[in-house]
Amino acid sequence: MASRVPELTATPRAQEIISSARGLLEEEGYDGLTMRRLAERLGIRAPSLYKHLPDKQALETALIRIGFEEWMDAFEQAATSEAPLPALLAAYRAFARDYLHLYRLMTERPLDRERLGPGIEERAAAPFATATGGDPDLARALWAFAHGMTILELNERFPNNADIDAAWTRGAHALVQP
Amino acid sequence: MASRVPELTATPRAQEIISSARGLLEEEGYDGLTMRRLAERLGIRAPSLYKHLPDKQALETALIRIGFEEWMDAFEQAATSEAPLPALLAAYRAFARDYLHLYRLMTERPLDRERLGPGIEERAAAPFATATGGDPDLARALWAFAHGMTILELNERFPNNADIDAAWTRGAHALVQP
DNA sequence: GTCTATATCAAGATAGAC
DNA sequence: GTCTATCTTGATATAGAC
Repeated sequence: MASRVPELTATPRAQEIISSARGLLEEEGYDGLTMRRLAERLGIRAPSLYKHLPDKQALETALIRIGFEEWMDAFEQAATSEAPLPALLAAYRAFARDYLHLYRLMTERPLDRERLGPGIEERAAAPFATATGGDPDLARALWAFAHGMTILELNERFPNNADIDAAWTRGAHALVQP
Repeated sequence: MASRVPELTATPRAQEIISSARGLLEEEGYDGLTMRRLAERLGIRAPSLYKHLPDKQALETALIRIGFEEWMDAFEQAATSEAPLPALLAAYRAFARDYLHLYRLMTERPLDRERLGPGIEERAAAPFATATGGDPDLARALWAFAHGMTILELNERFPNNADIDAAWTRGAHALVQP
């Protein structure tokens, strides 16, 4: 039976390639993630990659899937901590800061559910539902706030003198006060 | 003296081209906005475009600048209405819905301040400051919420049965209650 | 597992004629 | 203002040898 989670059953070499691709993505951004540059980084030629991966889309899907696994690990842990909301928002900021281009890849276009499997957006959003005690509207509002803060900061939309920490705190308190 | 706002002094033909580009962008998305397709849409050949525009970047800059002018018109008007907050958020949703790909072009990457002129991010954010009575942290939190809701909805990150209107209302009330 | 050679496509842009 | 012809670059991907 064929696996639905390719990267988990990928050959060691394929895993090396995916891992290298992740580094390339973070260092060069999405436009820098090309098969040629990836091969160069690995010290081989681009066509050799196709012996390990069917195409570039499979590579991107693997990266996105790994991203969501780490996302869910980090956020589920935060959402079930003693102070779920500050922990969740801190984890959210940290994730986007540490995996900047992966975060973009994961959020800036619709998910390919055919390849990623069903229900991934629900699973990604679940930590927010947990942290807000199961209120789905509030969970969505909180997630939107976190995503918006993240992206607007990343895209340098706030003035240089803006107190971004204060905006995070202000929004978080307003959204989750008792 | 050279103008700092090229599209305002552009020749009529250049304005036609920019206008056509805007239609192409909305119909085909950012990847569809190529010089070849733009020329095709205008019934001419691609090289002819370069008699009217220096390069593609100038075209994108013109589109973004026009977008911000309409953005500011719509949001400033809303921010000074009788019920500024619902009006502003409604205008925000309407703008993104009506100019979907232009909204993405305007928000999904850092602004080119060299070309757009200084202070554009402050001017774009100003309506939120007005609507929140001048509290900058709250204004940023509210903008982040609006942007996050917009993008997550656009990218189909909410489940099919999600009540997106309710999430907007919930977040707006939480952020701007007295 | 990697290589060379190559196919295919499409992008932005320029030169110079009309 | 538009054209044809062309340059340059760089992307994904395949075939088949080693």
